[in-house]
Amino acid sequence: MSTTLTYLGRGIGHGIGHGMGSADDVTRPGPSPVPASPRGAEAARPPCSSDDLIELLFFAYRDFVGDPDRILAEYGFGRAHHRVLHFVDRYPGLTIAELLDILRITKQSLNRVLKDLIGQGYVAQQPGTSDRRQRLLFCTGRGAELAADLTRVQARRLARALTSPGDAATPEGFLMAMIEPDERAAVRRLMDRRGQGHGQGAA
Amino acid sequence: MSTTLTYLGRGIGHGIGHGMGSADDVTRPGPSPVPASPRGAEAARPPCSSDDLIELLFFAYRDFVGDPDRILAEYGFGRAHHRVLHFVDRYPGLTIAELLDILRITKQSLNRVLKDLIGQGYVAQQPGTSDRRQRLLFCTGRGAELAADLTRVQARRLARALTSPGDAATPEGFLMAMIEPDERAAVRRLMDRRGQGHGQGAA
DNA sequence: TGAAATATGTCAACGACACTGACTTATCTC
DNA sequence: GAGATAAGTCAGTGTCGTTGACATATTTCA
Repeated sequence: MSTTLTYLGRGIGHGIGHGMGSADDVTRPGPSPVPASPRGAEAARPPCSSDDLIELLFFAYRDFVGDPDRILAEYGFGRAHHRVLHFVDRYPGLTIAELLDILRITKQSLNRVLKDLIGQGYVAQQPGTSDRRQRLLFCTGRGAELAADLTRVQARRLARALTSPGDAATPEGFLMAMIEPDERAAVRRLMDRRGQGHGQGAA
Repeated sequence: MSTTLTYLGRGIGHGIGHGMGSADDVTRPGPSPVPASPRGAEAARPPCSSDDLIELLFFAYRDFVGDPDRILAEYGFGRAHHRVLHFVDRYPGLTIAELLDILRITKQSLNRVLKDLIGQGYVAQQPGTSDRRQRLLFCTGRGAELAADLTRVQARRLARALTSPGDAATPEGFLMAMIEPDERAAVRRLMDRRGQGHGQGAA
């Protein structure tokens, strides 16, 4: 999700393996219907497929991370800073190694953002007590404040989606409720287009 | 999530506005308990807070996009290619403008990956019928195949999580089930650390 | 005690994927 | 024919991930 199925760049090789078919047939194999509705949840209206959920997850996640993004931008921070701040705030005394294990990034990447957060007084370090090689991480008051702000907007969206009327019980209802209200109509319009002759409508 | 709260880089200003407190107090304000368990879902065991869900969403999303990442790497593609391929596959005849609106990226960014996909025969273009300025996008057979492969792994994880025994009914149960099985224990161990004196344990 | 392992930090280079700004080319609309 | 619109492109930049190599404390162990 623009976030888009989100993405976070990944190391990527460079082999175009698996190529096997010709390349000019502009057709759709028609298969891939993927066993629709995995569970017995096909009670109500539209039988929501796994495919639909994947897509809704894309849109929901996009808006979910969009909230904090706006706040972070005011501070000159990015998502990487958010992640670090979040975990340090929630688990005070976290070591570098633990943080690396949680985030699954290299220490070079971590250090870049951690340096910003420490340099600007959002995070503080403290040598480990039993092992002085370690650097235990803590949020300063200012850091905890920012972390709380970021958590607040995400928790709000989550809470609204969980308490939304009616269909919050189904996965698709929950995900739709996570999407920014103004954009739900557009998403519904898009998804309704499935199967029908390509309507190539509006913009 | 490596993938992280996912990821997508964002344009960022550069003002450190809002600074207001001193910066050396290594304390935690203790507040931010955020109204735990929003809904009446506090039936069973641990009263899962919004904060916990935010964190679980991080881990779940990380693993959710990790599956396709591995496949994409074999083709020399990244997440940006995945997103384009996914939407073109699902909505054949999509125009550039529509795709830009869905992905929320600039046309320069879109063009970079679209050029790869078209050049390697995964996507084909076709001038619009009513408006020949448009370029309608379609997957080739090869493109549809790759899209199906990518959807398959994500749908599988989703289906497993939705049909997982017991707690798949609660949001936290569902999210935990979305996490790679091997890593659930580590996540539980981490989250159990909340509140308790910082255990700074293992790695 | 001294060698090896561990925890952290850092320099340098690079890749993926966003962004802005400016400009071109078709094509459609009025 | 003028102006708007759909798309493509060149050039530069920024965030955040990567690899590889190396430096520095500190702990552990033979």
